[in-house]
Amino acid sequence: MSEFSTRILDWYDAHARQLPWRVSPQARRRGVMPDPYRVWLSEVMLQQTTIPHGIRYFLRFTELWPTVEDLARADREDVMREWAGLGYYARARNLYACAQLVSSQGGFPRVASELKKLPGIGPYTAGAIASIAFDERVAAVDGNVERVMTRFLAIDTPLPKAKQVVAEALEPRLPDHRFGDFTQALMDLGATICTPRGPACLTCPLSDDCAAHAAGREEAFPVKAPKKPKPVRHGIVKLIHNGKHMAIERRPDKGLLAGMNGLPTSDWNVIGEGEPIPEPDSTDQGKYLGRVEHVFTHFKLFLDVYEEQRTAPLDGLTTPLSSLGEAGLPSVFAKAANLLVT
DNA sequence: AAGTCGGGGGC
DNA sequence: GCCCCAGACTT
Repeated sequence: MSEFSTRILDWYDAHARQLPWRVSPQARRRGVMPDPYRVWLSEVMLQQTTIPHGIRYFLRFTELWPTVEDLARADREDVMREWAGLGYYARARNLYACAQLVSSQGGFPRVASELKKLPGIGPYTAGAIASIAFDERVAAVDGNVERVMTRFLAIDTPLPKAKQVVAEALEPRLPDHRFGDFTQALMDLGATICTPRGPACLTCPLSDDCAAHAAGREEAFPVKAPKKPKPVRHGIVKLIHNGKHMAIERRPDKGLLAGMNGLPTSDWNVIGEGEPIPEPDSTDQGKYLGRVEHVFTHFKLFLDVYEEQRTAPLDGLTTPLSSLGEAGLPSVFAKAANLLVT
């Protein structure tokens, strides 16, 4: 057993975070194992998502669908609607597809190499599920682990290439048992001690041998490739309603916000550098309600919102104005719809 | 290797 | 404003 893993596991025994899908290190010693379904669901929900945000969705999903069989039997529309607001909607599509596969195969594969073949399960999530739920001897390298290890070893390879370097550095440092605890311990350490800014090296179990700490350069790691500026786009969206219902539409199965409900919208045109954003006016599009700003992963959007009140019945998909919050609208459209209420 | 794909919270 | 967050998938 390496000194490295012993220190981390000892620290974890005293400082493990308590989370709804977890089994404490004490309970694990008594032979209690976590539910693979809950581990999988939490891992997928937390991909690029903070715990305070994801945890609400986890509790809601497990309340609606306590088992993977329940989720597999659910209506796809219900799953997508419940995912609305969590982002990265391909995760929800893959989640549903994965539930169907797992349910038909009688359960989750128990090894990372097989888990990784399932939709929405990549290298990290496969390692996390395999180690946490089945105690396989595998590492799970997420953003926390990247930060801890690049600091500990002063790895100056820029991300994302450093991910492989970290994985290779971690392998010989794995413990000889408690693989699930080890995975969770590294993540807890990264989340609570070895934080992106202002790491708490004073209370870190690794600080004695940490290369970055020795050099006083903790925040210099991990090294990241420079990021590109986000282009700006502009479009308009219409709130078409009759006082009781509002027109919505199903977005295409590919591309941005795929498969989600949306509002009728124009194309979102790129605004060139230094180019002015078109002025809104209430003449032709309806009554101008205001402008909504929303930042996506790779562009920033300004959306002018217009209200068009109709007396004739609405055709196509609609949703009651009284319960817009339950319409399953992604955040950008929820922001726009809110201009009608407020 | 680079692009695509959401959203919220911290500072 | 910029950064980050239990990343995966496509090209």
